[in-house]
Formats: sequence, C-alpha cells, structure tokens
Amino acid sequence: MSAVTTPDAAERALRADAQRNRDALLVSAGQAFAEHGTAASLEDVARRAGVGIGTLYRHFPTRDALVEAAYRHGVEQLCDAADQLLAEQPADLALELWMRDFVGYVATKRGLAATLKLSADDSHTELFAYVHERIKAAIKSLVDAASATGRIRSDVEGGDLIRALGGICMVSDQVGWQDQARRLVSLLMDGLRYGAPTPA
Amino acid sequence: MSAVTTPDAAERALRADAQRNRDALLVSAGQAFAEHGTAASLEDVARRAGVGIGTLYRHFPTRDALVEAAYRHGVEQLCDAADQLLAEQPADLALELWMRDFVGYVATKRGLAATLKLSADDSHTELFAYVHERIKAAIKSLVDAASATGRIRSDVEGGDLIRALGGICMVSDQVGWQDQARRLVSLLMDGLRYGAPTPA
DNA sequence: TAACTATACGGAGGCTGCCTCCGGTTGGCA
DNA sequence: TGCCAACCGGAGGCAGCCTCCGTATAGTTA
Repeated sequence: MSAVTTPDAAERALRADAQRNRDALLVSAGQAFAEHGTAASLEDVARRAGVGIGTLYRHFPTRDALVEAAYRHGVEQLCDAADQLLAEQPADLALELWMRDFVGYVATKRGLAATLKLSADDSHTELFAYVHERIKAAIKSLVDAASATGRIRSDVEGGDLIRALGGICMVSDQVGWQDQARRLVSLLMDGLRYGAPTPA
Repeated sequence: MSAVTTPDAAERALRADAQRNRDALLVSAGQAFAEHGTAASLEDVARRAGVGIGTLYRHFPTRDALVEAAYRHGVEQLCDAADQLLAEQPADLALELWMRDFVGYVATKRGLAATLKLSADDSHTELFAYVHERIKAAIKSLVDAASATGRIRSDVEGGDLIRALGGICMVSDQVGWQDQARRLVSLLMDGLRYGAPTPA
C-alpha cells in the first residue's frame, strides 16, 4: 500500500514543481492508456507530460502505480464534474449529461481492471472501495438535486441508476455503441422524468 | 481474418515439423499467458517451446494472433476433455469434473478478452461465436449423457448451466476463490442430482 | 535579498524484448 | 536417391524499461 498514491494528507506537501509534474503525468497517462491500453509506452507518457522519464519513475515507481493513480484521478475528475454540471445546468439535464460522461469513461477503462487484478496485491481492494464510494456520492447528489426540483420522480435511488448504467456499459462491445448508449441513457432519463411532479 | 489460425481445412496441411512446432508454441503460450498475462515475453514463449523466435513469428505474425490461437486451443482442449471424461467416469461425475475444469480455465483467461478487444478487429466476433458453439456442444453432451443414465434430473439444459457457471466464475476475484468455486460447483451438482430418477 | 540545502529534475546507459530478414536445413515427393 | 519448396533459427537494429547520479531550483533562514 504505497502512501504516495493515496490521498492521505498526513505527509508533507509536494514542492510546487513536483505537484505540477505529477498532475501533468496523470493527465497524459490517462490519454495514453485510453489510446493504447495499459501497455502504452511510459516514455511516451513522460514525453507528453513534458518531463523526463526519471521524473515519471520517481512519482510512480511501477507501471501498476501509475495505472492505479491515473484511474483514481479519472474517477475524481468524473465525480467533480457532477458538481460543476449541477451548478451550470438544470438538475435533470445535469444528471443526463453526467450519465453520458460515465458511460464514455467506463468504455475507456476496458482492460484496466484486468491489469490491476493481475498483480495479486490486496491494496487494490481499498482503491475499488474508494472509487465505489465516490461514484455513489456523485450520483446521489445529482439524483437528490433533480428529485428536489421536481424534475424527476422521487422513487429512484442512486444505486438503481448505477446498476442501470452498468447494464448500458455492456453495449460498449458492439460497433456503434456510442449512439446506442446515448439512446439508452435518454430512454432512462425519460423513464425518470415520467411521473415527475413538474414536467420538464 | 487470418486463415492460418482458423480451423479451415481448405489449405494444404502443414509439414510435420511445422505442425509439431506450432503445437508446442500453443502449449507454452498458454502457460506463459496464464502466468504473466497477455504481456508475457514472446521470446520466453519460444524458448519454452524449444524453437527460435523466428519460428514463433512465422506461425503467429502478431502477439494478437498468438493470443487468439492460444485461447482457441485452450477451449478446444477443454471441450475435448468432455468426451474423455465421459469415457472414463460415470456421466454425472464427468459433468461435475468438467465444470470444475471450466471454472479453473476461465480464471486463467482473465484479461484475455480485454487484449482481444483492444484490437478493434471484427475477426474476433467469429472467434467468440466459435468458442460459444464449442462450449455449448460440450456441455450438452455431458448433460445429455448424465440425464440419459438417470443420474441427474432431466429438466435442465446446457444453457442454464453455462449461465450458472458464469455466475460462479465471478467469485474468482476474491481470495480463496478456488475452494469457494469448488463448493459452488458441488452445490450445483447436488441440485442437479436432486430428484433424479436413479439416485447416484 | 543573498546564501543555503532539501527536494526535485532529466537523460545517459545498460538491459531486455520486439520483430525482420536471410543463410542454412530438412521433410516429403518423384 | 536426389531435389526443392517449405521450414528453421538467430543475428541485428530498434524501442521501451528502469536505475543512477550530476545538475537545477523552490522554499527557508539570516
């Protein structure tokens, strides 16, 4: 359980340049892993981030550490986007847009779980628990907001939607899945709006 | 769709030495992929098979081709084992033993689907269809035999068992899953034996 | 603001694995 | 038995992995 990649604030803060480079590495790692899978070249990740390979290895001693950190980072961005969407859009639309983001995000993460599980390291169970919590919290805030404004029915819980989204993500095997997934999310939203107190 | 890796008998047979090397490569690739995932070293695969790296690349021009062929080979072995078990054991025991093999086999194939899907190549749909057919046929022959001898109830179909096994395979995430999977398979068998005309 | 040092940077270098290419070998057929 | 198409194997060039250490700088202290 390497403390470097956990959001454990007990340790001293990184120097400003180190923090900058770390963030840049996470962003470029996310791109590279999405494009080429978790076998992407780490030297390429460093190049994209504009840092040397040594810097990459200081922050993330193993490929696994980088994969895990990039995954965590992506989930955090996805969940933070929920608040931003809520601030900018009507709550029901925010929920719909977020669910689309979610499906798209999961699609890029294909094969990630496989990479993480090959290392028979128990530390990942903590990661999965954390990710699950974050996502549950994000979807709950969206559902509660949409429900409170009367734009969707109030008898639906976040957990239901997670399961429904899980099902939708299954289609990402097939060709043209993006459109199909979008239609399924719309369908789900229509179901949620049906019977809402205030028709949107 | 590379014809080399399909069981299409239309093309001329391989020379004896070529066939021998090809088989050896498939066996060692299966071992290496099970141990290190699909990122295993191909030079190591060639070494284990006792052939040069050039021979490996002639038979399987890409890593993907080897992964696919090794997968297909493993499934064929698994399905052929069904007939052998039937010849050597009472039909209900054969079914139970085969289901254990199945769960064990699936566990080693973790991450394989991910590798295959990263190559956005439609040829794999043919592979998956073929594999599904083979497995369905194998399980059908086992169920039919066990059912015909009156050792299991007759109202169960192969498709039901495939779904049940799929569920059992899900446990392979957790620690100690091997024992758990074995218990679940036994449980499933007890369910199948319950109400059979001839108590085993 | 200048000097100091803990912290961080970056890339050279040694190593391994990837894949191609081609000279040598051999199975199978006439 | 002799021939040759088919096959073998590994050298070699290149790319990626990871370590190590000399250099640079953020942040602190006087």
